[in-house]
Amino acid sequence: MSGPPVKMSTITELREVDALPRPRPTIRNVAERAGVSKSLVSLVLRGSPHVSEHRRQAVLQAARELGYRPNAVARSLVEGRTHLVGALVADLHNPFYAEFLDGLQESLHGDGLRMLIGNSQWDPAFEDEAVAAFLELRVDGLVLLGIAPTSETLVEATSYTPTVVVGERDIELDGVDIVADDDQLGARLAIDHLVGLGHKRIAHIEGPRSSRCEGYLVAMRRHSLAPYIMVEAADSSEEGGKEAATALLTRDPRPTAIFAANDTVALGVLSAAAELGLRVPEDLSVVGYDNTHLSASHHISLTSIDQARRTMGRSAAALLSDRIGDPGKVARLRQVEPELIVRRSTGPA
Amino acid sequence: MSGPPVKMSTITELREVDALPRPRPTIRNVAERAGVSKSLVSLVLRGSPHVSEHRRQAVLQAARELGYRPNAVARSLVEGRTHLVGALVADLHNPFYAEFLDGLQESLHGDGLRMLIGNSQWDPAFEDEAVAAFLELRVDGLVLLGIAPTSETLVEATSYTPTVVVGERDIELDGVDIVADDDQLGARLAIDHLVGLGHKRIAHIEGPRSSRCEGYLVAMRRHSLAPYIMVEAADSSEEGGKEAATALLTRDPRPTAIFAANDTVALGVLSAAAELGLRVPEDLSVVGYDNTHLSASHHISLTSIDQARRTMGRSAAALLSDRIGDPGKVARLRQVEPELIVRRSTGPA
DNA sequence: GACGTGTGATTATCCGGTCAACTTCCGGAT
DNA sequence: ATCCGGAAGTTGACCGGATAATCACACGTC
Repeated sequence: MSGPPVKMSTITELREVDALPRPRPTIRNVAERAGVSKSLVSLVLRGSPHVSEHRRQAVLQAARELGYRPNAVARSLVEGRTHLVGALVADLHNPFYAEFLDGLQESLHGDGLRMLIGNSQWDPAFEDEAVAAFLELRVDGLVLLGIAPTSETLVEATSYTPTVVVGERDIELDGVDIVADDDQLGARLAIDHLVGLGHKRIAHIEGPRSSRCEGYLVAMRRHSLAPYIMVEAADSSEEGGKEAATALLTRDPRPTAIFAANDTVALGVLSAAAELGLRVPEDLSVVGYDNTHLSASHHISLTSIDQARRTMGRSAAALLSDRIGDPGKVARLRQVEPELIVRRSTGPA
Repeated sequence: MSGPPVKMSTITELREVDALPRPRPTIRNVAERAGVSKSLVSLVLRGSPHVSEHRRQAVLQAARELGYRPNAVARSLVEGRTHLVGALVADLHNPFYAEFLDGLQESLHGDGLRMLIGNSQWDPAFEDEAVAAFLELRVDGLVLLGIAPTSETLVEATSYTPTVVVGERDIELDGVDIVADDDQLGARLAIDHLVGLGHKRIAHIEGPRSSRCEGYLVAMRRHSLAPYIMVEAADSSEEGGKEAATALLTRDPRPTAIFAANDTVALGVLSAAAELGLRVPEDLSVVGYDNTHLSASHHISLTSIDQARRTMGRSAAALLSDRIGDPGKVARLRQVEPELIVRRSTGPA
């Protein structure tokens, strides 16, 4: 019944149950118990001022005694708003998203909005399905993380529901706000740091985000280091990073520093360096990007660029609340400043 | 308006918007356009067999043309079911939860249920609030991850809504199922592995989960290694692990293997070993628990116990669907078998 | 004593669906 | 000719709340 068969395991019955779950009390039950009309209950619960203290207390007490909880489904139906925001994430394992969501939730909460998380597992079919679910739930807003609204379903979604896209910057849709890390600035921070340490032969391993590479090129030129520019492309894996780094480090003269497109690739650089007998940071400085959990570990201690993920979450919340309040606003792009985190993988040239 | 002020960043206006979001079409609009009653639209959409092909096509076409999407809010209200399951997570950063959720979602999906994720950030106030939100949304089921239902709100929740608790095993509530890793078995796998490599002086660093320590004790005795039992307690941090390991490794004779309560603690053990000039695995074998992302990295490569997180997620889904179908079932405890992942931190004694 | 006036409470609708009950129509058995 | 049964559609009640419109009533006011 539920997915593929699970490896068998122990099942123990804990104890008998007698009472079936009771049905939830409704506003009507509260009204009866308090001896008033259901409208009055509604008024009390919504804090209307035109209710006598006497009745107010009676209603509140009845509600308390019954364990009444308002039915958000019914309320949403009549209000035409759910106060729900759907956040669609490509991959929950990525710590970037986890922290972003923390920031998002924190701020949404302040605006009386609730966050639902959907998880697409990088599968476009799941994306569409999750968004369809959000739309049917009539969420008030949508946040897309690592997902570009290209499919028909997604485009439709953005046209009916206020939407903020995070990470993907090449979106051209009416009324869709964008929050992104300022990749170029991040690359510049990395290069400035290395140049400050006296490095000149600074190579770059290019990943999927081309703006990081651009940032590298711009920064190198600004420091008049154009002759030392070295770029090698790699796919975003440790293996890819290792290959690219090996290629770079066997050149003559070899670079004294490598700025990798992201931390995973940087790990590959570290492996390559170890294999070639190069010490980090004495013989080679390495800078990553994303400041993942891994880079923070004592055993790796990788200098990296941190993407102010919480801040991005808060920005997304602000943009979204704003747009929910007034749809039909001009679409905005907010670039958030990243930060350099210096660790033990970088040192003087 | 949204949370604390955000560090400033670039805002760019992308382009003008003309069309305001239109209101969503309702079933009535579809009915009008197709020239039928709204009931018939409902019947078509729900796949009733008693509809002529002619009308069915007319309805489907009208729905398509209008971009109609059924309103789940309205449907839930009348059905008295939302087909929603709320998963409350203490911490999204923990990869355990992320992978568990993958398994959970996968299986729930097969049962026509949708997963909502709430995030309590380890704060009991947030827990209550998130659960309250789930209850008001009238979710059909609840999954609590790393959260024991002790507060009043949570107990109330379990009495109205089918609930599965994950990780915490000491729950005594009617009708609440439990899914947990079989810690004792996991400990046994670790010890068996080490004994198989010829180790005798196997120490344990105890963490918050006492059953892992029990498993260690039982396994050691089973191998008639009771005289070699050494246990040191530590809090669940790299620092704590380092201290405990240092204490163990400066004993004489020192242990040749350490089984740590979890991977974070095991990292501390590695640090301590490095500081004491002990090579891993030549001089010391180390086993962790949880098989976190870190332990898998080439740079660390820690032998660890993997908690079959996806499987646990699937189990939770199965238990929950089951209980949704028939509340008032006997409460069940499902212990899932963990697995040993051998890496480079263990070797012959 | 007739007439506003304002306060506290109720009544009646509505939200967008589902579904039971009812109507209509048609072919076939009696 | 009458009745029955089933298929195809429609009507209308209902889910649990919010809210506009209405109402009952006590309190001044002239």
